[in-house]
Amino acid sequence: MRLSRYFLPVLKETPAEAQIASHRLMLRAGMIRQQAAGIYSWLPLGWKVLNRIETIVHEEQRRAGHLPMLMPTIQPADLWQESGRYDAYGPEMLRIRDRHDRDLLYGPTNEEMITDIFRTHVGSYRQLPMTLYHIQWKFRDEVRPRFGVMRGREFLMKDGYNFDLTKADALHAYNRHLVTYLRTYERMGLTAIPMRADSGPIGGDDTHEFLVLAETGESEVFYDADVADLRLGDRAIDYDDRAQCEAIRAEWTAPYARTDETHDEARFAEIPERRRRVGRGIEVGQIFYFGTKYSAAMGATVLDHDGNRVPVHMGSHGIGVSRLVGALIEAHHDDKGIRWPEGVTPFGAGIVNLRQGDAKADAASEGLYEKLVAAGVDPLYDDREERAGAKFATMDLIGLPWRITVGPRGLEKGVVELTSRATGESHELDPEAAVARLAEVYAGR
RNA sequence: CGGGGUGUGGCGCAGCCUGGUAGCGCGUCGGUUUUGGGUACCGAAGGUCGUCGGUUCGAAUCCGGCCGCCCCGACCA
Repeated sequence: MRLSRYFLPVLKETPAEAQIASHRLMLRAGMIRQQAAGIYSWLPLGWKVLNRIETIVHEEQRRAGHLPMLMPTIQPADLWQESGRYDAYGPEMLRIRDRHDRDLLYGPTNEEMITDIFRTHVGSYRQLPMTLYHIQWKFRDEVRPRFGVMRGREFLMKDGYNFDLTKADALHAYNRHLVTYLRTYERMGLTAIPMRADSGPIGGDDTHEFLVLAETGESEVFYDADVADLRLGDRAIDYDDRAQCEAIRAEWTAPYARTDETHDEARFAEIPERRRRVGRGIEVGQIFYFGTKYSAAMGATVLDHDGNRVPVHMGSHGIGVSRLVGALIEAHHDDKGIRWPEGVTPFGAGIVNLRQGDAKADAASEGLYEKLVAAGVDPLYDDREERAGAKFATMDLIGLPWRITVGPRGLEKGVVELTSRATGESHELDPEAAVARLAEVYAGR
């Protein structure tokens, strides 16, 4: 993308309403625009990041055999009356009425609807196990939206639902989801720790929340330092291997890690003092096993081996996709701006032409741009006739992981400068080597 | 929902107390400057002062209602 053709309304001054770093930076980098309390437009740069996150979530879900689909944002009220949650959910649910006076609602979640779909089309244990998911906008009419997209009223969420014949099968689905979530966050450059949680209004027995450590997090967290060091890395995972999924769950849940809701001071005290950590975290996902709560209430049953009609065991699993954009920035920024991890960056690299209008510099920059596009790096080329300082400041603000600086001084020596946003380190390379380096970084993306 | 703020060009703010031609900085547009970390200069466009009503010869300014937004708390992905 050429910056001269892009829509990137960056702000030099910080809008007054933004209190935390991610909100300020998203507004300043021209990623979002607030339309009402807790409701945002996603401008091209913000949309691109959101899309990257969505793509990673899809890839990791499908890798585990989970089936993508899409349910509507607007739901009929009668499904919720059937489950009993129409009254229970309270004023957080946005209720609407259509021209025929039919009661509708903007979905805050989809358990009822997915259960309805399942019960009308699935009747045999032979079709199990099954996990369906979608990534769709939700609305919860929060009393006090805040922190930009981290606590909006409208938000994008991945929610998935597993249907299993037995509790043991459903617990495998639970473990499998835990593994997919660990991989998903790790690919985004985040350390997200699973913590035992309260089940809240969704209800259920087994549940973990995933928290990204950040000073601005809404929850107080208590954990064993060891858990923050765990990595899946590139280990091969067979999602149908129950023992492997269970072992990974055990590996991540053995060290103590809890939020203030479930914190147990006595158990915490058993951890050696040098490994005890108290901090704050942002919740970016949650997994639940809730048994037959909805299937029994809504008649989602299958025939088992013996011909008995039994309610299916279910779980639901969510990732806050739009919230992750904020959480990522909270975890990765400095005083100049955002520092995107390579996995989620909106553009792979920036090209700064220090002498736009100069024939040699333009030709070199254009050449680099074409080659990086061809190599799949998806560069952003700053081809504006602007001051160098302004160009660098823009690049620092929007936080692309790599920057190539092209200027007359370097070109006399036949080199350009490749700079890492994360470390600030620069290297002079010939242009071909810079392209090769970045092509390697983004290979397979 | 309780408490505290705030609303003036796209953004950040002053003006309000003490009523009398709506201002500053940034950004934007047109020039000059050719710049190696947000240069400088000249010129220009852009505002029903949140909204409705009241007081007044006259309201951004005083009074009242309503609405929006922000912060703290309770609540929540």
